Amino acid sequence: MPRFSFDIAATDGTARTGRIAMQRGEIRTPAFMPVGTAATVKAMRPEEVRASGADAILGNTYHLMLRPGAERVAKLGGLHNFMGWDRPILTDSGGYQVMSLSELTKVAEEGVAFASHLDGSRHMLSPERSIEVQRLLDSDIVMQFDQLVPTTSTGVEQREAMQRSIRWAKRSREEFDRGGEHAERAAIFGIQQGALDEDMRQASAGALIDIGFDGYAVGGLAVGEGQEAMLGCLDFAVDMLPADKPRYLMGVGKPDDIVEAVRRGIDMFDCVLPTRSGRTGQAFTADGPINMRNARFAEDQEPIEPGCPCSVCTKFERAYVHHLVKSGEILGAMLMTQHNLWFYQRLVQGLRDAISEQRLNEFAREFLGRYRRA
RNA sequence: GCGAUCGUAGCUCAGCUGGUUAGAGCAUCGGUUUGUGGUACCGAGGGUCGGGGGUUCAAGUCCCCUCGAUCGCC
Repeated sequence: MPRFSFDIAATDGTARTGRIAMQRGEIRTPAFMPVGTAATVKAMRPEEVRASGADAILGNTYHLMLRPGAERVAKLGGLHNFMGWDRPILTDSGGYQVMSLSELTKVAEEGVAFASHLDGSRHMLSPERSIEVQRLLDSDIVMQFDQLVPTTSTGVEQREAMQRSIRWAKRSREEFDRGGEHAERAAIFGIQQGALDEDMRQASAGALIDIGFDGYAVGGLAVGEGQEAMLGCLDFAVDMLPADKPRYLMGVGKPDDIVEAVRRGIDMFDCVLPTRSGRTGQAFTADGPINMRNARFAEDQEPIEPGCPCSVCTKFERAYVHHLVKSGEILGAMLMTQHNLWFYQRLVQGLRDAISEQRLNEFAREFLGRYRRA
């Protein structure tokens, strides 16, 4: 088995479909990776995640290093063994969480000192430590440690964070290469930063390519800038990344974001929306998202999404799911999450098929027309 | 039957010695959530202050009657 390979089977415009082959399995692209932050795709058993069509999931350096601890996971045989998922796992480096979750962060060239959101305990995350944690987890796709800044930051702050992310990318790559056996079976991705600025995106991409990575992520988007701005950025940012490597848009997104990003050449996605929304009452359907808490579903005997082949829609009615969600029942979160994961996987399968058959534009027009009509 | 305490939003209650348009939490109705804190946040509707009478410039608040609840005592 190869350590890591990416084969493009077909293209349609700037969109591509293909597969990433790794020792723990292959990832069909465009791919959607459900988020399993704390060694669990919340409310789902691993076999249910797999049954939805997911080829890989995302795990999280920040959360797992705080609890249960990376060394403990390593002692227990690695993250795959620990959580019962034997296919590829991509691990986020913690750069995003340090910005979004922890308090009292102090960013220096060495790394980031922060206080845990769980108990306030003090920790340090550097490129070296982030990669080490990901190695202890036995991650398949390791992400470089990067620095994000809020959308409200100034151009100077954005540039400094982008340049620091480049230096951290180099250190991440070097630490990864020191990983011995792990480096021989895992892959590492760099992360392009630069906010919405074309020159900064170019500088970031160029530097990452010089360092050399197995895949390249577009980072720092979907953080409040709005869809129009994000797509405008992708219009120039994606093409700066090597065409023969996977391109991963981090943290995105809504179904229509994914369709638009695939059209612009993105191959991989992760997002909390299908799982988090599942827990908070929002269900995705071809006719747009619906809030299952709404009173209009109280006696609705249709499935969540008419025509959906998932095991939730073939068995349960909206009225029942509405009741479960409103009652805060655990099963409500489970059923909603399962449906949403199926919806996302059916979407990327539809995109893969459409690209293979050179009809992506029709697919996109049809999907978006129906999805956004709501 | 007598005495005490209490009746304010669907529920639990706050409204100091009378003083703008009677509030809160929960519930209800709706919205937001993009490299996850089973969350959090935003907005809306909802009241003859148990009922009646009186005092006063002004009553949820004071007085009288009445209805109801809870507790205690014959």
